[in-house]
Amino acid sequence: MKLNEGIEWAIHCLSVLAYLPEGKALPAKKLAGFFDLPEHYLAKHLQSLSQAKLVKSIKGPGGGYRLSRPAPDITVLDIVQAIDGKTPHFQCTEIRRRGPSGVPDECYQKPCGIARTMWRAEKAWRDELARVSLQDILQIGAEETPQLQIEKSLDWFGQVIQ
Amino acid sequence: MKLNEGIEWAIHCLSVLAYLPEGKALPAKKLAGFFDLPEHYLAKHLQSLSQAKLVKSIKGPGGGYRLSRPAPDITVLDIVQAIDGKTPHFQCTEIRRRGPSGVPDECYQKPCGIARTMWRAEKAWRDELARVSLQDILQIGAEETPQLQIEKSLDWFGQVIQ
DNA sequence: TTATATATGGATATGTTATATCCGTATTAT
DNA sequence: ATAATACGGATATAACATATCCATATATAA
Repeated sequence: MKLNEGIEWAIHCLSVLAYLPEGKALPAKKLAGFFDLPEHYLAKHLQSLSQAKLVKSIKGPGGGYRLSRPAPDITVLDIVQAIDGKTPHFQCTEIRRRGPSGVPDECYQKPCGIARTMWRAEKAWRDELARVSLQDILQIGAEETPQLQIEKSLDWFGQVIQ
Repeated sequence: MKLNEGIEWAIHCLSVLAYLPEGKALPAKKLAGFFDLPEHYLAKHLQSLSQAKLVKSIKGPGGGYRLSRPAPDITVLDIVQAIDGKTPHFQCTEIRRRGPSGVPDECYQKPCGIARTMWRAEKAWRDELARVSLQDILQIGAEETPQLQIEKSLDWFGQVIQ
């Protein structure tokens, strides 16, 4: 199993949007340029983020995307679920009901214990992701991003935002 | 993202193998019949379980599979990783290094903070799965399986094991 | 010794999802 | 009006999951 690559893109992109000056927006094309990502496909993911209300989209010249709420109020889980959906990764196909030993559906009162076990682990995963905010991600970046990259990013911002 | 359906099959199949009398083995064909699963594809998964040393395979007539160690010593994580591998679900493609603000590789000292966050969540998931043994799964089954299904299963066992 | 039942590994086919692009339309700033 | 942008639908391609088949090795039993 592999997680959607768009998750990585989305978290990085939201991190960039977090540094936008008040009242500004960044179009998909510019964001794609910043990370050298395929523009149209990134646009799809940005639409998902928009539908999940993590970003606000603004049409027309000068438009683009900006965060719809402050970075401390966006969790990594929010971002992951916006891109990847909320469907559990483990899907119980109820094989316990199949074959010669299966019994009619109404005999089963609870979800299968195996499914419950898998879902409990997924909850632990989600809880861990919900514990980290976009602000936390920014903080880590501020501490660990190479100085040269910070300077280059500031340059880029200066040129892109008028 | 969806988890491999073989995980569900594998946990159920190992649960059945746990009830095998000492010295007996159950061939793939019989296991597939018990759950009405595609025989050849299940065989592939059983091979994975065999390579992971969760089951012992015995060739020839009267052969098949049996657990290679007692149910309390097999965790659900063991089973999941046997089927799905140990590669992390989140794969960092280092997009931080790309685009106009990227800097040379040697400037990055640690893995990206975003990847570390995702991996920490995966660890929470694995820890939760490692906490549950096959014995625990059997226990849940013993408590929750409908009585009629238990009887049918015993019938089936009686016919299949000579 | 022969026939049979089993696992194994490789090759291949098919189906589903992820990745990527393109286009027409709606919206909005200038 | 024009240009820049987001949006949704359609489509193409690539990767991966699902499924089958076959040839081979191995072990049992007659």
